[in-house]
Parts: sequence; C-alpha cells; structure tokens
Amino acid sequence: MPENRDIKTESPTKTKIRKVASTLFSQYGYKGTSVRKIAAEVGIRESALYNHFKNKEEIFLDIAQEIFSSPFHFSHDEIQELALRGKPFLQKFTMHYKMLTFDKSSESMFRLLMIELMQNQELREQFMSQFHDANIKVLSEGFFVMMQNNLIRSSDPMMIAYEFISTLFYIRLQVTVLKFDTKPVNHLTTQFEKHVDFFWESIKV
Amino acid sequence: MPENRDIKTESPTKTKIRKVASTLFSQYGYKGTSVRKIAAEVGIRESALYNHFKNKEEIFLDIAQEIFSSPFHFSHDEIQELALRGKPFLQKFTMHYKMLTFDKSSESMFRLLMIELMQNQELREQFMSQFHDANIKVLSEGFFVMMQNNLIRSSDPMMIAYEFISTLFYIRLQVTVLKFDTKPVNHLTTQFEKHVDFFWESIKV
DNA sequence: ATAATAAAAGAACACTTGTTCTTATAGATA
DNA sequence: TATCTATAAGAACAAGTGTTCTTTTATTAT
Repeated sequence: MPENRDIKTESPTKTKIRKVASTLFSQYGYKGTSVRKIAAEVGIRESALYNHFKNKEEIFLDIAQEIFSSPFHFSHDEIQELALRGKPFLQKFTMHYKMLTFDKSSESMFRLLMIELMQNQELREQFMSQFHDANIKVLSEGFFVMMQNNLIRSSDPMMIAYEFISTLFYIRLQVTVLKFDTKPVNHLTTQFEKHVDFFWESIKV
Repeated sequence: MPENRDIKTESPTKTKIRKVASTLFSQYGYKGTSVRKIAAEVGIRESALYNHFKNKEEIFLDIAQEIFSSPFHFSHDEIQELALRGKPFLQKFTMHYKMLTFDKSSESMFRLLMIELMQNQELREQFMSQFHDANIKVLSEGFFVMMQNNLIRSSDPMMIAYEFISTLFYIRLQVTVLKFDTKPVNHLTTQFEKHVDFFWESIKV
C-alpha cells in the first residue's frame, strides 16, 4: 500500500524513465533535456510521464542523488592498516578511483556533475563536501599515519592529500572529456599508476 | 568603409552587448541565456540587437574566442634561461597561472569554459590543445632542461609536467566554484605557492 | 533643408517548453 | 460481470524561445 522504492514493486516504465533520463541528462544537461525527449525515448507521451514523476525536477533530483552514491568506503581501521604499509594505501585508493573513472554508470554521473556544476548550487556544495572533503579526509588520515611511522617525510597531511587527489581528478576529467567525443584514452589508462609511483617516490623517506 | 574591429570605431552598443552577454553566458551558460535577457540588460529590444550581430551564436562565438586569448607566452629562450635556475621557473609559471585564476575577466571566461565544456565539442578540443597541451609543452620543456643540468631527478618530463599542472588546475577549479557562491577562498590563495614548494622538494636532486 | 544612413522600436512568426486537463484502455479485485 | 485502479493518449494552455519583418527616430553628409 505505501509507496515502495524497491525495484521489484516499481513499474517497469518508471525504471525505464530513470534510465533514459539519466542518459539524456548526462549528455545534454538539465536545460538541454526536454520532458518530451525523455518521453519519446521511453515510448510514451509526455502526459503519461507525469503519472510516474511529479515534474521534470523530480526526475532530475532522483537521478542526481546517484552522483554521490559511490562514496569511498574506507573504515578507520582499514586506513590504519593500509597506511602502515605505505604505498599500498595509495595504490588501493587510486585503484578505487580509477575503477570509478572507467565504470560506465559512474562515468555518466561524473559527466552530469561536470555539466551542472556551474548551474546548480546544491551540486556545487555536494561536490565540495562529497567529492573533495571526503577524499581529503581519507587520504590525510592515511598520510598522517605514514608520518607517525616515519614512512614519508614530515609535512602537512592535508596539503599532501590535496596534492595527491588533484592529479587523480585531473586524469578523470580528461578521460571524461575525451570519451565524450569517443576519442582514445589508452594513453591515460596507466596514468593513475604512474601518478602513484611518482608520488610515492616524492614523499617516501 | 570595411568593417573595423577597433574599439574606437565600434559602436558603444555593440561593446555593451559584448560585455552584458559575456556576464550572462558565463553565469547561465548558452542555453540559459536568452537573446531577450541580453537585450533587456543592454537596454534595447531584441530586434535592435540583430543590427549588431547576425544571431545568438555569433555573439557567443565572439565571446568564446576570448577564453583562450591569454595563452602562456613563454619563449624558448625564456624557458631555457629560467629552467636553468630551477625553482624560479616553476614560480614564474605558477604566478602567471595564479594571476589568471584571480583576474576578473579570466575568471568568468574560465567559468564559461567549465559550463560549456560538456556541451560544446569545439570548446572541448580547444580546452585540450590550448589549456592542456600548451601548458604541458612549456612545462616539459623546462623540466627537460632541468634534468639535463641535473637540477631534478631524472624522469619523463611530460609526466612531471602532467603532475605539476593538474594541481594548478584543481586549485583554479575550486577557486572558481567557491567564488561562484561568493564563498571565501582565503585558504586557497597560498595553495599555489605551497604547491610549488612541495613539488620542488619532490623533484629536486 | 534634404537625403542617406544607422540604430532603435514594435509587432508578429513559427516553434518549443513544462504542465494540466479530460478521456480511453487494460488488468486486477470484488 | 461490474468496479476499481493504474497507466496511457490526446488536446490544449500559457509562457518563452530565436528570428524577421516593417516602421520610426535620430544623426550625419550633401
């Protein structure tokens, strides 16, 4: 009786709307995607679409929340343990980041984020807290442990974290931009590993 | 008689259209800015606007070309000379980058670039060549000289250049995002210098 | 003063936009 | 079988879009 968000109970049409809208929004942005275009691609009339969603914004918000749904899940203990081993901590973190970069779903969500970043304040703040701060937190915690154990040269952990994450982000942005025009990204696939190697050489004591 | 692009001979209205459109485009993007909104802000009717520009796209392209009009002007000799001194090369380059980051005009052009990056293929390609490749070229040339003179540890100059520029870009993006919501950026003003210091410590021999 | 020119206003166009009605259709429930 | 419910279609709306006419106004050159 009460609305259930399980995929099982949800109508197939609503699921399809979500999927179609996700593709269109992450390709043409909010303004560039019309309700009619979504409906047409789903195979129904615009009016029928309103049986599933209140309005256009509700569709967008429904999708947009997925952008930050793949947070970095590193427990305090996990960080401690990995950081004690030094480089493997950076490798694990980077591999996770790389995976998200090349994951089809994460990729289109990242594109959507980039498209709407300068148009949507809510998204901007989420970008800062979820994308930046969250990463800085995990990384600086790891770097702090490394410093305590004399694995890396002493410095400001947050500053080092900033240095580390910025390159990861830059690679991801480049991959996203190039893939948008279906251009080759081969030369960037190993960039993540190169970054870890270079960075570790830079900070290790 | 022939059309002259000097500011002197250009009508004040056309100049104002350029200015107004620039502000609006860099705030709401191409789709988010209507011809009527531009005209209203200028203080004329939409129809009058067409006496100065062929159509909306012409206004946009006129402004968009300014995005990449502040290229890094480092001559071959200048790079050679500075790179021989090591760190000052990075400092000079970074100060230039920092200046562009906080320059009002460059700032709004950068915002426009970010807004339209995922919507405009032309801009995407220009971003890659003008923003990325151009910087990599200058930097890697400098790093190459440094390696030859044993100022920094031997490695791939382009890879080091990539590492260096990515952080600069990330800082710039953050500044732009925060400033959009008129949030403080004090904590980021010294980030550029910190980056140079950290990076130099990382690569110097 | 007169003619020529540039720039403005005003009205209208064809089209797209998000949204809201009413009506039809099918499947499940009673 | 009759009723209810969910979903669909169809038509229409008011508002906004880029653009193009024609007409008016003011300035400049003759």
